[in-house]
Amino acid sequence: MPPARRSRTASTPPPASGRMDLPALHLTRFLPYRLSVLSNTVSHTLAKLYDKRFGITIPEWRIIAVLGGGETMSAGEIAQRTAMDKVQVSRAIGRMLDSGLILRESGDTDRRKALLTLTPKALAIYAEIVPLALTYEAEVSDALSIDERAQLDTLLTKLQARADQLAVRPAPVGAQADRAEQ
Amino acid sequence: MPPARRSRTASTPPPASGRMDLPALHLTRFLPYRLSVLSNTVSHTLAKLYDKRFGITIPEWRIIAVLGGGETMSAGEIAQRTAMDKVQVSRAIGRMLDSGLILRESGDTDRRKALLTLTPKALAIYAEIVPLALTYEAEVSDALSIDERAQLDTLLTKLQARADQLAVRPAPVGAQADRAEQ
DNA sequence: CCATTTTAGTTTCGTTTGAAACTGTTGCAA
DNA sequence: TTGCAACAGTTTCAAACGAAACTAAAATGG
Repeated sequence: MPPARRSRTASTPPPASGRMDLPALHLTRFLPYRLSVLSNTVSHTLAKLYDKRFGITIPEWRIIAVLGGGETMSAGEIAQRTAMDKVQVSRAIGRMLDSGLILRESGDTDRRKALLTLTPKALAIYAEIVPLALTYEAEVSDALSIDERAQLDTLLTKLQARADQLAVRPAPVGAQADRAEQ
Repeated sequence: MPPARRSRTASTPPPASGRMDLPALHLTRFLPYRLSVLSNTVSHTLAKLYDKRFGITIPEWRIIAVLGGGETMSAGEIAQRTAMDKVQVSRAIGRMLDSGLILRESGDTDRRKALLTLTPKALAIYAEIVPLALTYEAEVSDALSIDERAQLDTLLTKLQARADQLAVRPAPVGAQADRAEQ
């Protein structure tokens, strides 16, 4: 592991006077911070949109997104496909059962796995929400040229792979599976 | 396992004629989702590191990061610099007061503003945590070539600017301020 | 001046979260 | 079989969150 010295570039305010000079750290140049702020900005905007328009949360949206084709799958499978953990999925499903968005029937071969399907009501939401989501995505992407969008794709893929390697936990559920098959 | 879904290639909303054949949405290609997963992976890893090593949270880390030079500033200023909202800052400061990481003295010219400074204990943490944080960042960035890192910088800046424009709320506190002055 | 508005920061309230414990089911092995 | 580990999903509990209400101190302005 390299010492991670950091080049002190233009925008760096002078370090406090008497102190030993440490490697500089400016949040606004710190990748994890930047990712977090960007992701929060985007997610927050989308969350408001989803909530206002359809009364659903992001986890619920993700579930709708993966079941939107009308397929049936178990909670565990949903967890993999959405990169959410099973608790989060379980709770979202609970809410969706309450609001009549999802249908649960216990599997006959394995009664631990419940088969989950969207109701027509949820499918209707899916039909409306997908264009909305894609429109928002397009509006954000419009900040980039075509080339840049391709770059972004590459960069995000590489970064995610590396972040997964470095992650303490087993690996954001379905790391390879997810990205390999789609 | 799941029935393969008819997939359309791009993020371009094709004409949804009739009922079938909606624009396809695959989470794993959906930018907001990808950003969220990446950011969560990274943040989660860092959060564990910070907690295990120093017993602090990400909000506390951010405060330490901006006060680490030994400067003194008000809670509001911290909020701007860290892109956190005042509630989050207030709470983090509360915890840091309890754990002896921060010093609060009421300003003499304006008694609403409290002047906040890191204690030596926190400065010691700062000195240790910065190299750690930068090392982690470097490890992630190592997934990219030098060129790609420059690209990433550009892309993130453009995306953040656009996301801010599209955001419903006033704008992630200090959007310009933050990025303009540093 | 006093009344009003704005600003700084805190508190409250209801929700959401994550980790760990728990329930029920299946698979495996002696 | 029975006994136990592994698995699917849920619940619990304490911490953390966001929005809005609140307190206190300055600024405004009539």
